[in-house]
Amino acid sequence: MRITIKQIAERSGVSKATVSRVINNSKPVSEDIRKRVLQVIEETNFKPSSVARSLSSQSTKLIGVIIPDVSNPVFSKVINGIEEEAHKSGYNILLCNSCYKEEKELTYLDILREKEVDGLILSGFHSSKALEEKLLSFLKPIVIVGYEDNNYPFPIVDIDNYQACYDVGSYLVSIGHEIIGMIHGPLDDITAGKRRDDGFVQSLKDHNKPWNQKQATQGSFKMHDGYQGANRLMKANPKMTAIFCANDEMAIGAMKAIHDSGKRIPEDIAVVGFDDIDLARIYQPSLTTIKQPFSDKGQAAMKSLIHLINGEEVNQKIEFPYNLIERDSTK
Amino acid sequence: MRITIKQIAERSGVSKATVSRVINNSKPVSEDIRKRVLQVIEETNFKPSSVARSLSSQSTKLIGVIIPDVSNPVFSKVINGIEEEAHKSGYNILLCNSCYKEEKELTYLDILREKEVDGLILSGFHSSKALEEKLLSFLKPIVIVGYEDNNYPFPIVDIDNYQACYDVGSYLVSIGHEIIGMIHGPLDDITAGKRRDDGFVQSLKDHNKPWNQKQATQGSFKMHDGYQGANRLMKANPKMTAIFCANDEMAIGAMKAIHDSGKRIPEDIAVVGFDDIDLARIYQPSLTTIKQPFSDKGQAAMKSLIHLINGEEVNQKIEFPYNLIERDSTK
DNA sequence: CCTTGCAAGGAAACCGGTTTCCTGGTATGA
DNA sequence: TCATACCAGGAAACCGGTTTCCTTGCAAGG
Repeated sequence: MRITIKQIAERSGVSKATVSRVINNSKPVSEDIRKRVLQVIEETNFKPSSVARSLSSQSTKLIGVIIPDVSNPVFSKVINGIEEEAHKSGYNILLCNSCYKEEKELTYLDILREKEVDGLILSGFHSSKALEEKLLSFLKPIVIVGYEDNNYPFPIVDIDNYQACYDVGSYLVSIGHEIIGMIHGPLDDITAGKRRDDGFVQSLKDHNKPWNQKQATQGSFKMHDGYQGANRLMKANPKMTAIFCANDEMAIGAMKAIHDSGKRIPEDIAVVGFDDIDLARIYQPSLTTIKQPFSDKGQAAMKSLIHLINGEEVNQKIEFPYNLIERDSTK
Repeated sequence: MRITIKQIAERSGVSKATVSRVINNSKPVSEDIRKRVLQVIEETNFKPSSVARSLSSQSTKLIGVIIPDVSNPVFSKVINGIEEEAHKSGYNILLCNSCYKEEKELTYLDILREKEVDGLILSGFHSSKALEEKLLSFLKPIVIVGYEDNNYPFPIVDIDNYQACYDVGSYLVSIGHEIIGMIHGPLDDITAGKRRDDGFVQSLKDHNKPWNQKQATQGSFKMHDGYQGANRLMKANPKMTAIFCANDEMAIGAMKAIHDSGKRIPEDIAVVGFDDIDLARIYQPSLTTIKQPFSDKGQAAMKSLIHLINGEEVNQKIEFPYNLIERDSTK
């Protein structure tokens, strides 16, 4: 049986109220009583139930975090940042893995509302009417990580995906490429698919490089999509000398396809990825890519969320810097 | 303001008790009243507070999961399995990232006790006196994933690390290696360091292959440790033709070192890893390694935990099969 | 026709804390 | 010396559910 504040009160010969005051320092208590109570707490190894505490204080110190997949480094690193910041401030993380399924996202939103989390961080989700409705009626602060294309009234933490991809275009042109293909992500959902596409295409146009629909193909951010996408692009564009992929996984897949087709990287075809996951550095050839500060993004999101919970104002948009990391896949 | 069961009761013209019965189907309620109540719940979008519910039911449907680092695939895959199984049964995960710090493990144990989680899963932790004490007085069911070397009275889910490493030794001998080095993990803590070492060494001895202290070196499971370890081993054992690393990350580091020293893999030195993380398959050369079913381990741990929570008996040890995956780093 | 049994639903206690409100005792000022 | 202010500490209400226990109304049986 759990030890309760009532038992502590009895053993110390005081009231529940006094014990509560000692624990929380919420009202002065005479020194000898305080000592006596602390002694009993120590002896009994008493820990106040935060369930009971939450009920009366109306705050659970719980943060819901909804992501598609913890084992994807893009998201687990965000979680690292969230956890670090949350722990500092006494918040805990309720982890919700949606497995990229909209249904599970929706279920988790209901669960988190029942659990009365103090706030919510979302990263990577399907932007649907049903989801929007649930978010708008969630009644607790919400922060979004890495998803610019929306009109939600929630603060967003991200890099400038458009500009980053624009820079990739400029970079590839600057090192002499003329015909460049792109494997983009799904344009309708999850982490800035469309803005990456737009920035890159605009860049090529601004540099007066050819852009044709057959230079683009779509994948779902998986290695396999990159493999198949690269094969399609090579077939459709014999003179293509570079491929930009909307994330590193697809870029690795593309490199495999290029290698398998007997071409050299970067001499025949250069490749650029996006995210800078560990693999980008380790793979051979190492991958030129855009480095994002995932953990910092998580940390910033959590900081903003805490401010919101405390009723303070925060910036509606927090933009982090990115870097183009030049590696062997382009030089 | 949150909608409460009291408001639902008033709006439906019944008592709180009746509303509770409708929600939980805990006692028969006449059809017309049930309909009326459900209608009001629907209209108001009412969700019962699980904080209040937990207080009276003495069950939070929360599971604490303590791991060192979510962004390490070895642990995030275990979490995937845990989450999948937990979600099915209506449990949620409180994620605790210990950052490999004992202090944080201990703090989290206190927090989880206050939060009144229904159970606890641990994977990768420091086995200290203080931790043991807290675990033994935790009062809620506990399951451990991937740590054989302990005397805790908690069920353990793992593969047979000893036998797996024994098999690696036999395999390397069978393909003709005579002098084989090993980069092992810390022998005192976290995920089966010692048993991997023991199994491998015993295997070499049983096959009458030389084993000398200079054939072994230690790392902390990081790529960098593998790099340095391989360099030490190559210097100390000029005739060594294979290296076994206690995990894949160190194996990748070792391969880098071998490559940098101008030697070929596997012609000059073969390498075997342990875990089969994604990188093992993707890296070039691809890495021969022991494949562990991380997600299955997490799932099994969660299943056992639920049984324990329900007061049922479970096996004290659940052992999963492993596979030796032969890839380019040895053939 | 009266008693018994049963089922539906309400009142109130309970879970374990926090907080308000009140009391009684002491110090302060007139 | 008496009225006032202040302080520590207790009793009780409260947070929002669940559950026990009791009441009431109706049907069945003797």
